[in-house]
Amino acid sequence: MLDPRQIRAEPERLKEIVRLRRVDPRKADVDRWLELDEQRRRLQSEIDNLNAEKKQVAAIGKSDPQAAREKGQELRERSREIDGQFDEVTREWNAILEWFPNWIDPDMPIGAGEEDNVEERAWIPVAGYLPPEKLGRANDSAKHMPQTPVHAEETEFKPLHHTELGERLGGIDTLQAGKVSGSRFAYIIGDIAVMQMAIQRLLTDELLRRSYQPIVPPLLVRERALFGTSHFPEGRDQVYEIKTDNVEEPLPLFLVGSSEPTNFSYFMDRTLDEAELPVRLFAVTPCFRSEAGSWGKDVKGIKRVHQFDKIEMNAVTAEGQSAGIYEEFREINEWLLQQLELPYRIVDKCTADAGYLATYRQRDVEVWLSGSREFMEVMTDTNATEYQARRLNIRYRTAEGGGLKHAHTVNDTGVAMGRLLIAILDNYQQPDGSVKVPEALRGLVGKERLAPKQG
RNA sequence: GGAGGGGUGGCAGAGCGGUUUAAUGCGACGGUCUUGAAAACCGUUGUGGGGCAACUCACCGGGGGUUCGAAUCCCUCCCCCUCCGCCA
Repeated sequence: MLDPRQIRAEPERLKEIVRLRRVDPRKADVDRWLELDEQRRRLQSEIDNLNAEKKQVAAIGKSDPQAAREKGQELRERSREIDGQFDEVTREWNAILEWFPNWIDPDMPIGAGEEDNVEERAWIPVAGYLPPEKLGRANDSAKHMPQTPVHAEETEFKPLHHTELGERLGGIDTLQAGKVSGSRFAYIIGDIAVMQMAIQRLLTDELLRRSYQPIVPPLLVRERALFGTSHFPEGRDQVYEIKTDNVEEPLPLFLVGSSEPTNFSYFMDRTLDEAELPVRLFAVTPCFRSEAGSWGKDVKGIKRVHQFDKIEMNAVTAEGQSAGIYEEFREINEWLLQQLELPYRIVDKCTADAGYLATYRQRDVEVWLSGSREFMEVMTDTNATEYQARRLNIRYRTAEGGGLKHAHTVNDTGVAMGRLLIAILDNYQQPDGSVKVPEALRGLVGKERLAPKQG
């Protein structure tokens, strides 16, 4: 949500952003909004005047009720009419306001689609960071990434797709899951499940070491939580809505697609002290996504599933702190992938591809699948500045002067489990179909290598 | 699933149809006093909208209604608490 005063001050800049961010201009109609805004303010002052009159009449009524009655009834009629107009105007005013995207970072790359995303950096095990001249836009760095599984003992073999590796190792079963739950579900069993637990442990230990607060949030939430983070109204079809017949209250509940909405909603309608900011949190939760619109895409394996486990990192910050946290999250992302010795790149998302409305700046971290020779998104780091905090009404009292300000929110994927498992299977696969266990996980997994099941 | 009680300013807590929208206490902030502090005393102390401003309007869990007039009466929803039942 934007500050209406700032929209009035800079309508042309907002129009430009609506265009750049590819928001539907019929929904985010700045001119129409300005028109309604003017009407609304006019009606508001009419209401104010009527109320002032009503007060006077009521005061007369104290001593002479009969005299007040007639005038009062007339005023009531008129204010009903104007209230009605005001409500109607406000409804449309709000509906448009909800579709305005956040202001953007002046340094956000301008572009028409993902081909215009800018590569910030790329890293390869042992070799380290690619020199800047090998980075570019779109997939420019791909040709400089390893072309065979990086951790394989030999290079002369045909790498397998993660689905096949997972099946051979007896650790990923999408067939049986299909019977039980339908397409895009999976059972993860045995050693691969242990590997997931080990990844979780690796990262949670690091986050605890950094004094991040763990939180176990509700996963079924009301509409306001999803609206607050701007997953609604845009992404309404991306979440599952629970049928209301068998829930206690008649309000609809939604399964979260990420713990971000529910974590930030922990602070909804609260006023924090500047001294306690930034608050850094992480949650380990399942995530549920309908994947409407991508049915038929990535149907193999566990790359795109309806349910997956994720560690989410969130921060509620003061005004000047969000940019720093945005970098801190990136550092943690890099730390994890370097621990696991997985090649990756970081992409600065351009205006047309920068996620939901709340985005002020956004980057993706993409693992390089050296077996499949493609990048795969595993983390998304987003600075939403005060956009979400306005919707959720999260404020803080400033240290000096005691004024109130909206907090900033920053969110990042700590790790998307399924996809990280894919990355490990792909990059650590061996010619015989076995998969080495990344060094950093060996202690917890208790094995150096996962072997295919016989037969 | 059943029965009952309750939601008022940062907190506690009065008000239950008309002493401008909220008593009183605590806390917080400023001041007096003091070498300093405490105590005492004096003053200030909610949020949001509109306006350059003086100012003005709204808000007593949310929404709707009755009334000249609602924190106060009615309806409805939400939330919290207590007891019974069921349950990992």
